[in-house]
Amino acid sequence: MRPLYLQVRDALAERIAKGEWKPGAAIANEGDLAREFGVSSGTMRKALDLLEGQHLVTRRQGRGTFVNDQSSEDLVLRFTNIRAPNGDRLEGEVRSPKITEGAANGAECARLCLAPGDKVYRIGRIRQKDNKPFMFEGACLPAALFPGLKEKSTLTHSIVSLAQKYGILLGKAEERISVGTTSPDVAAALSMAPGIPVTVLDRVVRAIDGRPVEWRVAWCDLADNHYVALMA
Amino acid sequence: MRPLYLQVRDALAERIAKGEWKPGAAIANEGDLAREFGVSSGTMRKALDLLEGQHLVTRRQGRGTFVNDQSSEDLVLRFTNIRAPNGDRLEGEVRSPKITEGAANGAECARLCLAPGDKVYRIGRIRQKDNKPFMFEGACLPAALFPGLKEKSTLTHSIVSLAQKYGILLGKAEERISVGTTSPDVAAALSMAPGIPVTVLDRVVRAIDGRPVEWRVAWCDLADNHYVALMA
DNA sequence: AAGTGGTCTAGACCACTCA
DNA sequence: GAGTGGTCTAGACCACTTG
Repeated sequence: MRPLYLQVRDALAERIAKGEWKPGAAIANEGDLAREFGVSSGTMRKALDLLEGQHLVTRRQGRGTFVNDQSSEDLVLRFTNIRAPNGDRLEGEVRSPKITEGAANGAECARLCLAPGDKVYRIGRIRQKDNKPFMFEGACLPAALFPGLKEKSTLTHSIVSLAQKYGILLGKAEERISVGTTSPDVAAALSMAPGIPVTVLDRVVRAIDGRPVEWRVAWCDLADNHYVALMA
Repeated sequence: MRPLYLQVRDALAERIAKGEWKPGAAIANEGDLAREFGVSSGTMRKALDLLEGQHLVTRRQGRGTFVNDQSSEDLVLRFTNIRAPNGDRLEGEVRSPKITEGAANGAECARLCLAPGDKVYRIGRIRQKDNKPFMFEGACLPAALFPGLKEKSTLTHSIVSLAQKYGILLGKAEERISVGTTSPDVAAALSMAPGIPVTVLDRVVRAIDGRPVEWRVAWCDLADNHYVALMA
């Protein structure tokens, strides 16, 4: 039997994913929730602790428990590890975004755990700071998770807030960092010469249940900026 | 008042740090420990949960709670984010290690939170795999934390097991990744030409209480290998 | 003063491991 | 079957925030 506190956590998470509880709203207190679900307050507490660890709620003593807004700056920048010289996370502004739809190729199937023939959306964009491009990125998302993404004009450029719009709760991500050389496209996008070494960031973002949600490869020039990784 | 479970956790951690409980040994069961400390089993449990999250103990249902051996492969490689092409963490073999002692310079004082004049040990080493050097690193450690390190022949090349020997419990680390060019020394160590772009890993490892324990700067060639960062 | 989350208790019972 | 950690309960009391 699956532990009760996990079942309760998942039930609560689903309410948040479905928008039944809106971002920023307060949810009922522990006691009431416990009664509603027919569990003890200790069990409900453990479930809420887990939700907080997953960045889904914030609890403040004396005030209450609140649903997190995934489009808040802190959460949006959660997977943005590039930092400006001053140490701030560097999102930059997006230039010339492009989106296309198509069948996933071999690499995409492998990285996103898709079956051959599954549809994906591919997004290309350039990020710049002070009119100076520092990153060219290509993202690939399973079309099944983001129905109608191409047609929507709501295109946000953060996988975090995008996932919130589509009711997907994000979990962990892993990023592979290596060194490559500028292909002609990348060189053009970053105003560099072709064949120059650049840093390649290869990232997979997963949903709370482990399913891959986005595969992104970014080419960037780390001359001015740097990358920060934390280890627990 | 500091929560009881934190006080208990610290008391248990100290026993481990001091070697009162040896790595690999089983410790008393929750009930006995709770009685010994005069707390409820729930509180003792919470303290043990925290210790497990800090990689200090491992608990196995039906068997008991065991003190972790920090020199076990999993824990030693905790801060080793360079990976071989096959995905394994790449520690490599150490070649031509050198250790010196001296007063910390400005940068070292800043990164290690030392006062001017405090002594440090500086260790230089080359790491290679299959006789091919891939990383040149310079580490700097506060001498106060590692008394007599220079004289000891026990020089291990992992900060994790070294800390265990000196009764220091490690907590988090952060690594800054940027791109630099090979200085003459680095070029020689890595058998590369000078002035070539290399990846620079700048890492600070902290103790459980947040004090910096090691500042390491590593220059490496990511042509064959790559770096992996995880995001929660 | 009322309401919230945070701590703490003192159990019971379950799931697992091992002799 | 004995012993362990894992789950779950049903409270009490504390610390904090707000009206």
